[in-house]
Amino acid sequence: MESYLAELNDAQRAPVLQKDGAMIVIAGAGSGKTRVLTYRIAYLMSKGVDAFNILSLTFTNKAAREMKKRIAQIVGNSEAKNLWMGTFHSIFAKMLRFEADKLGYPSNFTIYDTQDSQRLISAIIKEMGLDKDVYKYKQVYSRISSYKNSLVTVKAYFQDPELMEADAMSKKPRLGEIYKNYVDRCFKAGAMDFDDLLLKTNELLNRFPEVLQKYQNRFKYILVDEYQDTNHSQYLIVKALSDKFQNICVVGDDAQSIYAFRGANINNILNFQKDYDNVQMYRLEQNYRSTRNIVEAANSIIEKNKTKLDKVVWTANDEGPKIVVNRLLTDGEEGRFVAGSIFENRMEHQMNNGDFAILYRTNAQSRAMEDALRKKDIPYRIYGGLSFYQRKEIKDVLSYLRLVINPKDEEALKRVVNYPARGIGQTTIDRLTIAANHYGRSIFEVIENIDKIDLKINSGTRNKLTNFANMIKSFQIMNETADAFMLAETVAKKTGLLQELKKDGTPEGIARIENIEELLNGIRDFVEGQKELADATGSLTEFLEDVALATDMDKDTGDEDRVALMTIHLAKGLEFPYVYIVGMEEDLFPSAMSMNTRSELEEERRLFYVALTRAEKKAYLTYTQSRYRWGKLVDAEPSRFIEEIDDKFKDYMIPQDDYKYKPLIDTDIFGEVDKSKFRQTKPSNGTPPPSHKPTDEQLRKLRKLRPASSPSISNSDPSEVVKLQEGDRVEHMRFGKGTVLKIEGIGQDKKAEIDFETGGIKKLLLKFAKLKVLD
DNA sequence: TCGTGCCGTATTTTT
DNA sequence: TACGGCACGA
Repeated sequence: MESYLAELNDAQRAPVLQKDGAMIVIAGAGSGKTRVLTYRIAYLMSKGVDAFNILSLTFTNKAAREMKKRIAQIVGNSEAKNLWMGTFHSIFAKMLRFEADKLGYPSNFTIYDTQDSQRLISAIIKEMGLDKDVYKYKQVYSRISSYKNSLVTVKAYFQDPELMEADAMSKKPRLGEIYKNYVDRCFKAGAMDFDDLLLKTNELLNRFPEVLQKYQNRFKYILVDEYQDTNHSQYLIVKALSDKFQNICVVGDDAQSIYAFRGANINNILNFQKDYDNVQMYRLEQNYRSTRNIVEAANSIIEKNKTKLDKVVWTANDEGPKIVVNRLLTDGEEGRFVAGSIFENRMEHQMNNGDFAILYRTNAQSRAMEDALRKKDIPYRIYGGLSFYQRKEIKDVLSYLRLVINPKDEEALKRVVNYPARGIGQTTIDRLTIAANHYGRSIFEVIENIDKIDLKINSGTRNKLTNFANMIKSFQIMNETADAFMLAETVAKKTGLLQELKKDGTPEGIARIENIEELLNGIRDFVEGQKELADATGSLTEFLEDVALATDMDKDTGDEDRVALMTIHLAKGLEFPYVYIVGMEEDLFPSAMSMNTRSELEEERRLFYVALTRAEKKAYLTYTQSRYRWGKLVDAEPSRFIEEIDDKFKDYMIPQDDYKYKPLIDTDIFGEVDKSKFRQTKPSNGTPPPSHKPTDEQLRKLRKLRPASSPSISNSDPSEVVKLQEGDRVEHMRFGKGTVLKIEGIGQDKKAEIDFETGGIKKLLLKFAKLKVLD
């Protein structure tokens, strides 16, 4: 039974064996903290603690599922079932449903996602007649969100002159009113946004001592993973719940705190020892995941941060290969390099696709990677970005379902009341909204009573509205007997949604139908799966909650073997043998928006630390010299983070001494040319290949092709053919308005044709040359 | 009321 | 580039 303890090292075993009291585990990257958490729970249960009395907060629902599975293997399925394990949001959503009436909410309240919230805020700004260029809905949303996460309620806001002053200073004196209206509207719609799930939990525990006691007594043992990423609101919840027994175990790594932008407070972990009595601190410093090179390189980076706890991560693993740094011309070439490298590594080392990850700072960067992988027929999966449940057609179906559960749900109603089109236009919606605000009711209630209210809505439209309401009501009746799958299927058909897409006929329309079918299958699986769980009934409400709080990471993909593409944020907690960190450029990573203060820059650095420590065997860093941003090709500079890695841990594929040369050739137009002939890679003995300056003759030839005086040679003119020798490097500077092109030597005996066509290279110049191999 | 098409602007990261 | 908002015409 306790043989699992043998699987732990001494440092790991200590926190597992401390049954009671407050403790903090500082766990370096790859040091086995999940294992500690898992075994700690198993150990508690083996010592007679009821699963019912354990609350375990994880960062993703997937992590919770996996941990639960592992625990079930140790203590048995029936025991593990009763564990409360999940994200803050999902655990407390569950609690709030149970206690909703105390807060005046229906137990089947809707959870507004970011899009719902932003649409509502947008509508409110419009209704209030405010200038949308001053009150940008996204800014307003994030402002309100940060208020909520700091427990600044509307009331607290209006009592705090400093906050009001700050908003007035930023030319938004009416932000408080928007906040108030937003909160009122959410309440009237029976909806909570993401932040409400935490805020209202705090409210519940503060206002109702008997509720607090109930849950304090229930959760005798509390464990929190990724504690460095908790925000103030979450901090207070944990504090309140653990106050009575103080059996609290938090695990985290200050070096991996990367969510300050959404309110995470690194001080929660730095100050934990002050918050509880007799706090035991444990450190997990041995890294089992990565090679020594990677671990030490990561250390050399994080050293540059000032705000951190003392900790030395080390490993007994092999040294491993150095980190490969490569510079590419454009993001397109970057993609091709990564795809090619994955292909080679896969062959050479007998790896699977799933052993590779491509990590980037922003979601927009995924496109170039996708294109390259697709061309090479390498299967991949993108995590994050627009999730499945946020797609339009899916949200449409879900909106109908949301209305069935909670007809007051304003955002769902506005979304589908006229989709598919039933002749209910914006004017009608506006009038309904005004009436709803006036009577303090939901729009649905106004529609139900449309004949009793004097609205300037003609009888034809009134009929359409009544029909719509009746349709929703018929679904509600059906929901009493049918399961979620049957209902969803009926909704998709009866509302005309499917038909609308079918008549569309375009490939996109067909893809949308398939998506809806996938959703229906998902609902069916859910209904069947839920029957096995102890604390679930398979109801539509539960499904919608799952969906609202599901992240892309949670969706299991089956067992397909695919390269993973994701942002670094999403990669936290994961590991891969081969990791490619792309877009290592100033202004992109570190992001231009995060370089204003030291703490922002330090968070970017921690982000890089997280990225690098995902790698087990080998890491690649790539950057480009020019990248498409805002639809234009702009200059890029290598990220300072590359430089911050000690030289002895990295290998440049391209000589750094001639960085001023900017080869501008997009390699894919070379067709079948042997790449090794012109893409110079660093030889293994470490000597950089000699660089070649262009000869005058070569320069002359190039200039002749496109004299400075005529910057617009059309691509219908094949121009001339230039002969180049292997190793040739031709540079052509300052024609037109700026640096133009440089050709690195291409293969022996190959002729190249210079083919001018539009495109943008460098910010100064919009025409550039592409090379084509002729024979 | 609805559909189309153009223009202007936006891009950090997510529960 | 890519999407959303807006104006215009049917």
